[in-house]
Amino acid sequence: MNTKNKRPLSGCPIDYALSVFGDRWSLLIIRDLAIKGVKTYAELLDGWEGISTNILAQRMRHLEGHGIVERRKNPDNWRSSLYELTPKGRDLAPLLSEIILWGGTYNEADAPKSEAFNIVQSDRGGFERELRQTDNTTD
Amino acid sequence: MNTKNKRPLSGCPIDYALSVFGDRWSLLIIRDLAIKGVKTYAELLDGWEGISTNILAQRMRHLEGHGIVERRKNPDNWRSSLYELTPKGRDLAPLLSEIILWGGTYNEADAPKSEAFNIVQSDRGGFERELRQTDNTTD
DNA sequence: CCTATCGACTTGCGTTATGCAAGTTGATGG
DNA sequence: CCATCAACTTGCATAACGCAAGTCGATAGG
Repeated sequence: MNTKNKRPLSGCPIDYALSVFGDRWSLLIIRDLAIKGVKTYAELLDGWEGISTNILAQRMRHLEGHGIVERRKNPDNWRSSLYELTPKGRDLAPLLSEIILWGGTYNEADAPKSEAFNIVQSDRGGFERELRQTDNTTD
Repeated sequence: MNTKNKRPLSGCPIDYALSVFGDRWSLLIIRDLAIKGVKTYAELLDGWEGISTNILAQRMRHLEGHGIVERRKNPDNWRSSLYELTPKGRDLAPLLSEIILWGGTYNEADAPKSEAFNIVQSDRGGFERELRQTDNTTD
């Protein structure tokens, strides 16, 4: 994940992209923020996959440093921060679609296709448009 | 990267996809195979990014185990193996396009946009069609 | 006041992954 | 019969990750 950027990047866009989110967790965090719109640290913590808190903290710092997420104070709760995707982060929507389509096609573990797969397959444009909106807290 | 699949997968297609190629190297290997069509171990080794041989070996085993790449003997050289993408691997073409577009848009390190970015941007369909062909050794 | 609590972390420590260098294997060319 | 080449494996050091527990500061309850 190149937090310390040990290896110089090659200049290839893929190499750059992987230096930003090429690890086991970043895209899952981005997925959660894309779908939910805005989340607190605690909400991100208890996603299905169960990221541990130290990893989440450093991943959020990394993503914030790369301009993928933004942190701000929660006006309703003094002690809570809110995280949300920046435009740069929201521009990952088509990438998320493709991953969902590919993963949904080839993952045999869950016989019944995931909801995400069905949504993206039936209305990819709508899915991406929704993800691009800042206030898609349909929850 | 979940080689040992320590954590059970969530069923989310993204989680599955990341269990297959969610690390710093897999997509770079897949990129090289997609663009070059077929490569030997040695050719993969001296890509621009400089993967180390032990990592390459275990990544190829992992990708082969997940049905992304196939290994076969080189008919021209008894001691060399040839690696190429399976259909499942070639189906990652649209994902590669999206990564290239995103990475090319936001990577400020290389001011002159990478060739890959220009190609995908001007003719994404052609790019993906080419990647999907088995014998695209235009080299 | 005094203590418990909640949200967002940090710290410690053990395990896994990655990076670097060197060694292995086995057919062939010289 | 020795060096070479392609595709690895092995050893060892560092970085990343996973789990459990601790910190900190404002507030709500007693």
